Amino acid sequence: MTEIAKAYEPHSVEQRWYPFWEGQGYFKPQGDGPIYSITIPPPNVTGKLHIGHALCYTIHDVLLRWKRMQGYRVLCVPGTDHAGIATQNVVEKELRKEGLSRYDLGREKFVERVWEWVNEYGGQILSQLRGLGCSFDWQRTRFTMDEGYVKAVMDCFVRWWEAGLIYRGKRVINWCPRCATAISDIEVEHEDRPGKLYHLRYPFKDGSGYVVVATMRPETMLGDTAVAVNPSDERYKDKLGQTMILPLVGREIPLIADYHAKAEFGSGAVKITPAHDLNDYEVGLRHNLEMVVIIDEHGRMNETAGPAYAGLDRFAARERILEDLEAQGLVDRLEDYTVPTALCTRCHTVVEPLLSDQWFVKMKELAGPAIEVVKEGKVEFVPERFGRTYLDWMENIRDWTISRQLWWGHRIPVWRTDDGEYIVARSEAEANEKAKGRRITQDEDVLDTWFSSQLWPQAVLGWPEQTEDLETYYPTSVLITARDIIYLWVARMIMSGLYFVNEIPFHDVYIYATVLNEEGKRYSKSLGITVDPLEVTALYGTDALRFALLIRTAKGQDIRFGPIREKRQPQVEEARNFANKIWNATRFVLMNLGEGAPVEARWEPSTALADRWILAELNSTIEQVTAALADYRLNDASQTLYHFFWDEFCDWYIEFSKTQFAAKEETDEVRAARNRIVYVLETSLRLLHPLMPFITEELWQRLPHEGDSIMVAAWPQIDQRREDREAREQMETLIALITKVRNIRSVMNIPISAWLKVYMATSDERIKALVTANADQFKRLARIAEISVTDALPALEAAARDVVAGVEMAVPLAGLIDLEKERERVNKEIGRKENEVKGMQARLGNPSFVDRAPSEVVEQTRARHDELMSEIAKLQETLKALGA
RNA sequence: AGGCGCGUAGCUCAGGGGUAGAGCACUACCUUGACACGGUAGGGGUCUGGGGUUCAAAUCCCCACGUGCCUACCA
Repeated sequence: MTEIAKAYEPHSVEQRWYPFWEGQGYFKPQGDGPIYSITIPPPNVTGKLHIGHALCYTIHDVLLRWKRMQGYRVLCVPGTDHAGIATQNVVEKELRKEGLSRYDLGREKFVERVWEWVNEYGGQILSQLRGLGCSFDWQRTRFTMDEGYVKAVMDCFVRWWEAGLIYRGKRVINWCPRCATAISDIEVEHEDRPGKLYHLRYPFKDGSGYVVVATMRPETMLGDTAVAVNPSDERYKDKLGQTMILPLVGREIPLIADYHAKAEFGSGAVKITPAHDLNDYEVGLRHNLEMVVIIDEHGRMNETAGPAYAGLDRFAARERILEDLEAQGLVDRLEDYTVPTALCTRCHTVVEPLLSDQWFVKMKELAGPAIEVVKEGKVEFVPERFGRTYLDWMENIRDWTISRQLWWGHRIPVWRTDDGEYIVARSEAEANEKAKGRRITQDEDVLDTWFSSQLWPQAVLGWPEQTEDLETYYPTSVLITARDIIYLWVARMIMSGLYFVNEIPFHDVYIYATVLNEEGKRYSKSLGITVDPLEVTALYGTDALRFALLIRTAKGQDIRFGPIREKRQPQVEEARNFANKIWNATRFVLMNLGEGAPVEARWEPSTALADRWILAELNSTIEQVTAALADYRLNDASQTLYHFFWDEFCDWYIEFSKTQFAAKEETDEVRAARNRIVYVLETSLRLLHPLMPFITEELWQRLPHEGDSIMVAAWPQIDQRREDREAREQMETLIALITKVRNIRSVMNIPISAWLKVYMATSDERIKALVTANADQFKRLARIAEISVTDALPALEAAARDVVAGVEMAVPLAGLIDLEKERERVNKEIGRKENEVKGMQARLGNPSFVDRAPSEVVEQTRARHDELMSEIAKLQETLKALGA
């Protein structure tokens, strides 16, 4: 017999099995079963594993391992995203340490520098995923800027251009002055900040007074080209069309009527700055107003703002302008105000709405079919409610700004000829050809990073080539992702998949739980204090982290997950303890396999109660776990296995059959018992493997088994013939009886060394037979020397008495009994039962309950009531005998 | 402002029309030949509040309060 460590030590085990699996080629599609395929959400190349990733990719691995065991031909393609702004920012930060900016290097050198960085650190997160046990096909690893992928992106752009879906337009877009690029609506976050509402006076040209307008951003007044009031606003009826003189600037601006102005707000008049506000821009379009740009791409006032302000930062300009207006008596009043502020998600700089030239994709046409497939259920969201979230957004979709003023990313494949024509081509050579000798220059901008990732499922399988992989594995089975990128990513993949491959990219979209900190808030990089999954696994092992996360992923509900404190993380500790339990149960079995004929993992038919019971329980565990996994209820699967393994298998089955399978002499009986326990254990390990791959492989290899690895062993099957209601009921009774004896011992402080006698009385022959047949186990587990089962209890002095499952029990306690304590115990028992009876009597006494409730329920209630009443009567006799 | 969640034992959370479950923490006993990362027994909850539907509500519906997320927008 080999020596087995007393406690599970995860680290050496984990290091041993991962290379073995990979070396065996198990991560690649095997066999010719039905297809199960996933393309992972590509983490950013800037990414380091955080706890949310750990959950996301663990879920991937659970499903992959499970399907593989079920005989599917499983493929999972991993990869990374070049992550435009995020990566550029990281490299710029590196440069800053050297006292350089990207402009010092120039575009070409800078991009080279980013590539160096990507080559060095880009794969980091993927190798961290190996540590989590992820069984992905690493040889198919892709990057959103690798050679083939670039082709896909170019192809997409060109085809959309040719279809008229891409256009260039002037728009007020969200501009981050720090990143110096346009950002999309969904890359903007909103925050309420304390600020002021400034009421300013705009004088009429004819000297007939002034109009008061309110603004949160007075510096934009330099770009005003009108003041608007609501058409129905009586106050201004006769002033409409009049001209005002814009203070400080002197420009003449009209008073116009537009629904954008709300009569209830302030004075009802609103200043219009078409070039620096989205709504004002639309008002400007409607009224054909001049669009005056006064702020540049770095957030500074430009030349147009006038010599007094040009070059000033927008916030400094605000102060100066206020002073100047104040000096002219044009500040009506200030008001404290909560200012909704738009911030750049990446760097938290205040976003500046800016009028600029950008590339757009028309979304309406693309959205139509993508709405349909979700409505028809061809693409299914789990949990369902996220489907509604998706539809809400899709039905109100706006055009997508795809150009970014960055250097890192897919350069927009548009060239401009000197005479101003746009040439769109898949490569520079093709563009030159199309230019027919004219000089061309490529657009400076790159594409939004989501423009490339929208193609992910098809592109990683080879699209736009019609590859075998694309043919075989597309559409994929499921997309597992976070809810904050349903719009950014999920929706766009559905649209592009339908457009280019004419087929949905995935059947299911499983939105997994968001991992929150202890206060129930999102972990965010800017706030710091995250849990490092690697620190957790270093402390408790990978399987423990996986299990701790999985048992908490209920129906997309958020998970609260605290940091490690004083080298402890209680949630993972619970899972580690479970791993240790699995380890020790197996260790115990292995220590008792004997020396004779080899033991096998084989169920030997048995009529013994515990055997019938554990087989039935195992069977229903298989059923429940399989159903839970199929339904993405990973917490149910985890909980069911936890309960089965610990409470049923360890606490009762092993305890029950201990003496038998651990016997010294090797009879056929003993060997059969060993086969049975190994069978249950080995099956349990297979059920646990998708959740806890390492420990299960290690133990499985040590147990009698067939095959090379648990990873490719078959998923357990249910067998209806193993259902055994009678065994379950009887076991329940037996457990109740044993527990009652233990309870009496415990409450009466009976030392463990005292082997008692117990009398039981019942008229139920089946219970008599049950106790007799299991007398050995009963005695051992309740520490009883002798059991007597009769029709009626004999007269006993100084005994503790109780009644459970209709069985009267008496435990003689001569010399041990404390009458006071026993009275207390019995009284409490009576109280408990009376409490239950009270509710039942109320119901049974209510005619409408008896009439209207289902007869089963009424009968059940009546039966339970009668049983309780007779039990109470018996306990009251006991009490009397105790001299109460 | 709208949408979507959540509010159950001291803590973290399952459950979900027939008067409540787990883990941790707590109390008592136990180093009994797998495991103290363990065993046995126990204490602890009017399931946020108020209405309604029902024979029956923690569970379904409405309202309120608290809390979180998403979206939109606000001179």
